Parts: sequence; structure tokens; C-alpha cells
Amino acid sequence: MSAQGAPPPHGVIRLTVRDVLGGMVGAVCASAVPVPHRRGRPRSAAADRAILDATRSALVEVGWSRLTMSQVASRAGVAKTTLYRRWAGKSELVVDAVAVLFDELELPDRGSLRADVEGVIVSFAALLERPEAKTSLMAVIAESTYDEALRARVREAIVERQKRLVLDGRRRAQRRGELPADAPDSAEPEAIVDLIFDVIAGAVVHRSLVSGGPVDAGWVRGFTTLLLEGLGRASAQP
Amino acid sequence: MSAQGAPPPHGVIRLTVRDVLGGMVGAVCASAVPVPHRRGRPRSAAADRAILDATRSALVEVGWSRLTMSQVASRAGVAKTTLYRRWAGKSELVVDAVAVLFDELELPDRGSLRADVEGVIVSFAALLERPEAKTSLMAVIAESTYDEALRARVREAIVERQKRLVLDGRRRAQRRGELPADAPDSAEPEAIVDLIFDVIAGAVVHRSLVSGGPVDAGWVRGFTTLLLEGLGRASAQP
DNA sequence: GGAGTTACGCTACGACGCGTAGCGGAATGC
DNA sequence: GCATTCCGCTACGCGTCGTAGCGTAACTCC
Repeated sequence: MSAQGAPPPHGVIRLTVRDVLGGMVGAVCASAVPVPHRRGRPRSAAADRAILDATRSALVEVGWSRLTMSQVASRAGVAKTTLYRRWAGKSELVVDAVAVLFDELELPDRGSLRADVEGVIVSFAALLERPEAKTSLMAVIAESTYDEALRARVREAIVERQKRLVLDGRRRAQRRGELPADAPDSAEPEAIVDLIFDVIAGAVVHRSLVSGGPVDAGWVRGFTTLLLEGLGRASAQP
Repeated sequence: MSAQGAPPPHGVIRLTVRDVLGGMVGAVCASAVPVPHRRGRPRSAAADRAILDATRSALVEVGWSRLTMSQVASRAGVAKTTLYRRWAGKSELVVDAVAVLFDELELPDRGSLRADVEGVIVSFAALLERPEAKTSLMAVIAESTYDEALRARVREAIVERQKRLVLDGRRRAQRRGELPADAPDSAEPEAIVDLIFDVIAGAVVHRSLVSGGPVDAGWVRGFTTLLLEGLGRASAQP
């Protein structure tokens, strides 16, 4: 609503996670320089960290719906106004607070496509089990269906950065000869990566947050078989 | 919070969608009799319908987060207290208001497994495009991560009732010989149905609500190929 | 070192949604 | 008739939101 009401103090009102963390995680950062803000008192990086930490711990304890800005402020030891100087609302704050969790995801080479797929499924499911992520991810996505800016923020901060996992795994499988190499005329390996990402992430989220069933070894094996060999063979397995 | 504060007036405070609609849609209804409430003035079925209609139309216009109980009440032409006599809060109300949308899903026999799968994907995606569903489905699921009763309500009213689509399609494919019949010793065709449901629903939801890409003919064909034939062949297709 | 600029903590405030209580009246079963 | 239950209405206390205004702290440029 009141995004550009007042003249922006430091050029930009909102900072991304990468600005806060000094660009230590991001590689696609637009401006490598973390905005050295020429004049005036600089924003407290300690306050930023305290706020994001407080947000995560509050999410663990009370969940998304009972999380209030006042509560986060007092936990972080800052004034409520300081929160609103950085984030427009609860949704924006939580996106940044949760985004760093997803950067912990790694995909070590396990030797085969099947092992790699099972690995990423298990890792992602474990991440979704953490209360901070579990309670807030869906809420933020829900909010973003009516807020285009928030939607873009979610995509940039969370979705886009995880596709690297699929991209890496696919390239490794191609090198091993488990998947066909990209046809030089085929214009869209990107479409396939997007598809695989939606299928894996969507299925794991749906399983653990909607259906509510456990992502245990049996489910992981079944899902991987379905992914690798399709419905016919997956139905025949024990 | 205050669920059982006062003695329940009519035996049960909450009614399910099937009670309201007189059991016209559900087949797995526990008690076929819609509680003929022995004494006193009966609850207005017209008010129930007006409230649920008002909820859906309000969801279309303002979305989940800006939806208020007072707003729904005045739209429906009922008092706010009447709302709270039937539903404990916004989440419960919206679950019931949205659940009926999912009952419209049908899966006509299109002659082949591939055509059936593509059909269910397209239908489900079209449903998610409706603003009432789009904005509220994720919000309710998010809320349910910290509310076990709500979670059960979502599962019963939405999730469980859609698995029939997968079950039907699978049986038809088995009859056609496109899928192997259930091994008599294999104890769990149910696990496979659950898996397929999570994969299809999860992928479509993730595609349209998280990634934000279109569920167009190309995506549907690619996803179907992946489902039927697995990663290897899906990667080779144009 | 001083001047200008920006961020911070604090307090207070209006606006709004929530969920409940209490009333008189209306619709049913006995 | 009488008891029972629902309805519409008004009013209320409570908590959260997001902002304004103030004095003060930190930093840059001259």
C-alpha cells in the first residue's frame, strides 16, 4: 500500500537477504557492493540479524498466525518502528527470515541418479519438518497470490535459488550417461528443469503439509521409482 | 480456544458441508440422517447457504487476508453472531466454503491412461485458477500446520475426497491393460494411489501457485510423459 | 571540529478486526 | 399454553496494526 509514500531514505527502502548478509551466499547479486550509503547513520547490521533471528525463533514457538510484529520487535530488542523501516509487513519479513534456511540445502554427488534424487527428496523433506519453514512457507505463498511484489520476492529469494540443485543433479546424470544429453536444437532444457523442480518440490510439500503422511524410506523409494521409470514400472514394484 | 465453553445447543456445534447440503454430494457420510434436532427453532438452511456464498464471493474480491467475518456477515445479510454460532473462525468457514468447489471435479473416460492423466491435470489446474480456491487453499493449509482439528477438517473435506479421481483412473487403466493389476499379496495399492495423488496435486499446485508458470498444453504434455515414462524418456522428448 | 544527514528508541495514537455478552423477538416441539 | 433454540441487534474489551512526533546516537562531508 504505502510503498513509495515518503522519499526513500537510503535509496531503497527494502533490502534483500543478500544485502543483509553482505552477499556471502548469493552469486547472482546485481550490485556486488552492498550499498555503502554515503551519508548519515548507517543501518545497524546487528539489528537486522537480531530481527531475523527473533522472527525465526518466534515462528518456532507460536507459528505464523500468532506471530506479531510487536512480539518480534521486543524479542529482538529493537523498537517496532525499526521493523517497519525495513520491511513492509509480516509477510516480507518472514520471507527474508526463512529464505536463508533454503540455502543450506546441498546435493553431494552420491554416485547415481537414483541416489541423488533420493538425497534431494530427503533433504527437502527434512527442511520442511523444521517448524519455522513448515508454518510460514505456505502462509507466505498464500499471501503472495494477491500480492505481486511479494510473489516476486518469494520466487527470487526461495524458488529460483533452489533450481540449482536440479540443474546440478541433471548435469551429473548426463555426464554419467544416465540421461540423454541436451539436443543442440532443442531450445529448452530450462523447461525440463522447471518441470522436474515443480514435481519434486510440489510432491514433497503436498505429502508432508497437505496429506500429512510421513516422508519415510518407503515413500522416498516409491517416489524416486516413479520419477525415474514412470507409472507402469512403479506400480509393479513391491 | 473456547470450543466447549457453553453446553452444545444442538448436540454438535460444527456442521460439515455434507450436513449443510443435505448429504447430496458425499457418499461416505457417517450418519445419513442430517440431525433432525428435536426441539426448538431449527437453524436456517438459507442462512447457511447465504453465508457460504458470501464467503466465496468475498474471497474472489478481496482475497484471504483481507477477508473479515464482519464483511461476510453483512454480505450474507446475517448477524455476525450467527457466523460464530456455526464456525469457530475464518479458517473453518473458508474450508467449508471452498470444499464444494472440489466436488465439481470429474474424470470422464477419455480412452487411454495418457488422456485421462492429462484430463485430470487440466481440470485441477483450472480449479486452482479460480480466485476463491487460489487464495484460500494455501492459507487454510498454512493455518492447519498449527491446528490439528483444522488439519483433519481439510483432509476430510478436500484431500480424501479427491483421491477417488486417481483411484478411478487407475482402475480403468488396469482394465485396459495399461497398468499391471494389483498383485494379490501386495498389501498396498493404497500407498501407490496416495503417492500418485501427492505427485499430481503437488506438482500442479507448485507450478501454478509457487513457480507461477502457466499450466499450458506443453507443460501438461511434459508432465504426463514424465509420469508415464519416467525421467529418461521425458528428457528426450522435444 | 562543526554541520548536515540518517537511523534509533520511545511514547502515544487512531483505526480496525476479533470474539463475546446480553437483550427482545421469532420459530419450532410438547 | 410452555420450554427450547435460533436470530438480529447493539455494545463492549481486547489486541494488533501502522504511523507520527520527539529527542538522541552515529556517521560523512567540508
